[in-house]
Amino acid sequence: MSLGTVSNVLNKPEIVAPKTRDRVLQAIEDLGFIRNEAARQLRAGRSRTIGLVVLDIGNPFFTDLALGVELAATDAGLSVVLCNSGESITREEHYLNLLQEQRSFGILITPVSNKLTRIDAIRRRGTRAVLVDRGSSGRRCSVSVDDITGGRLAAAHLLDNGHKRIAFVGGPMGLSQVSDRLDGARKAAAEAGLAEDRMIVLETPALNVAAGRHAGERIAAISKTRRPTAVFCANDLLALGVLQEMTRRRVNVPNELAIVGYDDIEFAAAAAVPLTSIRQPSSQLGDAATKLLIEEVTKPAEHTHRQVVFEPQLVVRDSTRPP
Amino acid sequence: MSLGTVSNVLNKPEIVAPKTRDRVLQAIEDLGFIRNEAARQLRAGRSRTIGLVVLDIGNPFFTDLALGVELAATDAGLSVVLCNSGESITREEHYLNLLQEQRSFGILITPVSNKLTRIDAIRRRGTRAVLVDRGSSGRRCSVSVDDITGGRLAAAHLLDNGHKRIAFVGGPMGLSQVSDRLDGARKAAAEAGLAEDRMIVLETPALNVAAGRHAGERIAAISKTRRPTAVFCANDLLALGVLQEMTRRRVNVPNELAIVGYDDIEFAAAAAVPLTSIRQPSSQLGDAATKLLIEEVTKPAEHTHRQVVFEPQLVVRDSTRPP
DNA sequence: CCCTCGTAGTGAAACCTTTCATCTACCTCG
DNA sequence: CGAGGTAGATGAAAGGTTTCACTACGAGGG
Repeated sequence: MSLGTVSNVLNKPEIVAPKTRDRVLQAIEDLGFIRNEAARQLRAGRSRTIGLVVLDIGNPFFTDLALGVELAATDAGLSVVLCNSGESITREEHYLNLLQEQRSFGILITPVSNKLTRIDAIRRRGTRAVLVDRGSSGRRCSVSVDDITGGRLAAAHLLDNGHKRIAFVGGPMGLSQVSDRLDGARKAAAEAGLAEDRMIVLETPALNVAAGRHAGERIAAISKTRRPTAVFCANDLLALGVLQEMTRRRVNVPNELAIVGYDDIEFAAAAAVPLTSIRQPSSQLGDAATKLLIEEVTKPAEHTHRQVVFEPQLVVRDSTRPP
Repeated sequence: MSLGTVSNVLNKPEIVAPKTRDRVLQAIEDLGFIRNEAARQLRAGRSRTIGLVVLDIGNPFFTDLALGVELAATDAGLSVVLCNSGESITREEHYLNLLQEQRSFGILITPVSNKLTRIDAIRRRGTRAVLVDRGSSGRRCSVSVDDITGGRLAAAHLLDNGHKRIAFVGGPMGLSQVSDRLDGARKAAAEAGLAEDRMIVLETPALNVAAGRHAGERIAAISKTRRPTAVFCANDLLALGVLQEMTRRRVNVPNELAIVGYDDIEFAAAAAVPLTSIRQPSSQLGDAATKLLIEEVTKPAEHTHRQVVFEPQLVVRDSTRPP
């Protein structure tokens, strides 16, 4: 029995005679043989695993996104390694090295930094990469949601409700998601004839609940006459943090402070005061990015870089609803 | 320049002369050499990646656990593949095959089924596995939280508050976490002299928010005189679902229905009515399991199977607090 | 001055799969 | 009955790393 035949049984069963095939399958069963993926990879020069690098695995937005990626990958016979950069450049770097050493099928990444030189270098070395939740110029593929529109929707909603002093909570500003959402909000303010400096910006070190609570403290510390009447948070985790802090201090939401979040995670609707938020098609984002990556890797000839942009959607709930 | 020397520079730099070492490192830099992990694995017979198989990556309990695993793994120079079985035996099976083909360093798994034959078979074939969030007999390593005590704590708390009609919401019963928590609750009821059949059991198909909402509908459908005055949910996602449904139907929590969750996820405290819950040391669970696995794999001689059990802790919040 | 020892580096084998050119045996048709 | 054709099986090479037995060389001791 030749090794080549065994390989054919496993990979192209149709070219081997049925009775030989059965004999081989029987032997595999009897011996408890399990093929060695490392050797396959070595031979193929590329693995069957997609690397997905996200900013924060504790953020349900990214787990939803990962779900979409996983589904699309499994459909194509690929698997997914989930890497959590935790918004740290060092950790992102670490994972990118790892994925290169593993000769990943390709990389889906929400980059920590604005500088994409590192990613371009990787692409030049042969590992394909698609940006997720982050736009790009024509030199790469990307799948994102229009964050400027999202920011504008959020701020316009608050302005429509008569708010004049609006705060933006988010950071670090190096994340384009954050700066784009702020830009959108500023645009809405300008369109409504509001002076630029009327928008207070509270920059946070991260996009999580703890940072939100801290921002909440800072807002509460502002004297009541100058305190903003509404905040727009760069994501729902921040918004939940701000909300928690307001509840603790008995600041009424939405009467004393209206809150808009971003992402519309499942828990936004279940919050102490159900959160108004900007919905993003998170799992579709993952699905589209995965398909783009697979196309780029498997059909490099006919592939042209594309920038898919989804539209965000305002979901109004009690946190901004005037009584 | 021999290949063996290059290998030594990368793996045991101290045994190669400094000037040769620098020459090699320079060449690596110039050529943009990236070592091939597949070849290393093939040679080593084992990969440097731990497989972590969880029930539901959308459940923050498991992302916290994964965080603990990732930290401990990174410390030991290992990486983690996160696999989401989604409580499906088929998908669990699929991932277990994948991890075996990849000759994983080892597997950390919260199994879907009570039957551990599959996992024992894998262990016999040489891939080590540690059970997470799930106890075990002495034949394997496991790291878990005492779910019987947890269930008892939850139910005892409700009984202390004077509740006589208590419902348990959770499922599928095949998950030992669910059945153990129910057993604990029943013990508490028995200790309080409550008849067995006074505990209504609503079995759910999964442990997520949607299943919780559905269970909420079923509870609300019970006539007010016979309706339970309190529910104990097998996890926080279910509890949030029940709570959402009650809010929608204007059933007051905790006055008309008290709710206890389980896991104490971050969002439990931020819920419409902050949830009483049973706290588990989720990331410690991951950390301990990873260390146990590493010991089992790297020091098989001196390793003896251990069953680490953590203690759960009751956290009281408004969802059970009498006004 | 020669022998021994130790350090630094070498080269080949092994890990397991896939691929492809080659070969065999059998069947068909003239 | 023989030539040609084909389906099916074979064997060797390649892929990159690590390991280990081995060599070469220089220094120090007798």
